Amino acid sequence: MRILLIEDERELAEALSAALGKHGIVTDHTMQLADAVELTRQNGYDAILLDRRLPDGEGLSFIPELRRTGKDTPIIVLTARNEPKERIEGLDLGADDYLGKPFLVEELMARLRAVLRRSPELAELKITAGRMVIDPLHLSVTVDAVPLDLPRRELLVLAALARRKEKTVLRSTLEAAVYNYEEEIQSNALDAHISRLRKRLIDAGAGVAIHNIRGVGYLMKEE
Amino acid sequence: MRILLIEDERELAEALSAALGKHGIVTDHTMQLADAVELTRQNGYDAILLDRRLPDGEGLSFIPELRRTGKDTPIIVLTARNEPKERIEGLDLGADDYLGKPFLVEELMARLRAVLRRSPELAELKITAGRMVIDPLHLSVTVDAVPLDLPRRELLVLAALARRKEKTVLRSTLEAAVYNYEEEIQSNALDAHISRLRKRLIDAGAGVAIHNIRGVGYLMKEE
DNA sequence: CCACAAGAGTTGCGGCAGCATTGCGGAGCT
DNA sequence: AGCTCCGCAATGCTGCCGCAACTCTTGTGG
Repeated sequence: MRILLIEDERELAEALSAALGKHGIVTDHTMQLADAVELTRQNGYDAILLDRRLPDGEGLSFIPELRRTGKDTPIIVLTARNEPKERIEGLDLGADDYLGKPFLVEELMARLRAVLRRSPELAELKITAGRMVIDPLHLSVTVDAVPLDLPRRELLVLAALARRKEKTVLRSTLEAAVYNYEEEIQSNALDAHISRLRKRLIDAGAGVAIHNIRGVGYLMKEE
Repeated sequence: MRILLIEDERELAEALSAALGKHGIVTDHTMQLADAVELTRQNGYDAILLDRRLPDGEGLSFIPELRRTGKDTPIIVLTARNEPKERIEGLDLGADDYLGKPFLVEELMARLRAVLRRSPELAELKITAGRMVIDPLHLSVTVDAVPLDLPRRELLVLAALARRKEKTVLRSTLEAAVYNYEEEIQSNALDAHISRLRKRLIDAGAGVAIHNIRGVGYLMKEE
């Protein structure tokens, strides 16, 4: 799960990013509208959190701009401008939800879940692979209904592979599923995750195997 | 157990909230209809207590509004308008019960229990886990039929975990089960509850264990 | 078919974030 | 007053995970 946060208050952005991270959500952050379109073009987010007052303009203007590129990514507007009239304005422009500041992170999470539930692409609320069932929204994995607890990062790798099982997943795609562009890694951390994950999957009898496609990425196969 | 109280008399609201709290019910409170729909969307209450005379309108109008969103949460109307004709009006609009002010808290509790008993979602009137039987409506726990008395908050944590035994429960879900949105906690109070609860469960030989899922939440397993 | 290089796999280490435990003191109940 | 509950914070502990060293695998060219 990956979202884009468009917000110019650095402190709020960092707090949000940390909080979302604990729910297994990877957050990319930009402070400017100018970058936002570019980012959505490259990355394909599951949702977008949008501030209204931004240094380079009114955030709402981003909504039609995004829709024009054919994307219907859910958008939640976060703003201090919370009069009924302003809410209506935002929703009519195509926002999926509208949340006044200040807000509780838990409220945001709940709304995010609600919005994603409606989104058809993520009807994969449960992913099954081999004997596993993965619930990425609640961060849980079971093997034959027995819960299997995995470290967060390994779980993210697993989910990314299982979501596209039987297909190769680019190495870069996997990295994107686990790290945002601020957390750079300069080692084989991903390989290490894969290695440890494989071991755990065997121990648990998960009924899947992770194959390597040299120079390209990885591939999950059911057995 | 979590309910929403829609009531504009602050004093009554606080008294009720306190009284319900002693019965292990977490109460969210709003004085306005305007917020109520919003709150139900995020929180999924087990029941709603509704006043008729509210600053922004007739409380009853909330009932069809809620039903239209597909929720059939039980609603109890609390009001000074207690003529037979008014009662009928309320019930016909879809309220599950109608209680004239003033009333005894005990009567309210009894009606609440009655209403909840009918609710299919809470057919889990008794939760069993290991050697325990938990009755969240009457706030009791027994181990092999021997009563075990637990502090209120620990009991709430226990019930929340037992209700979803063998599954991970998000940390935030547990917090929501124990605290309403006005009581914020800025410490590891939850961890402390877990710790003390664990000790008591061992002493009592409850036949369950609470495991931690690092960065995610907790998980109750039977032994 | 061998040599070699580059990518992939494995594993121990260490820093650190999140968790567990517990004493303290205020608040509320009897 | 004496009790329990429970939030708070100090302390110690655990395990995640980035890192890097080293080995193993695979593909290529001679």
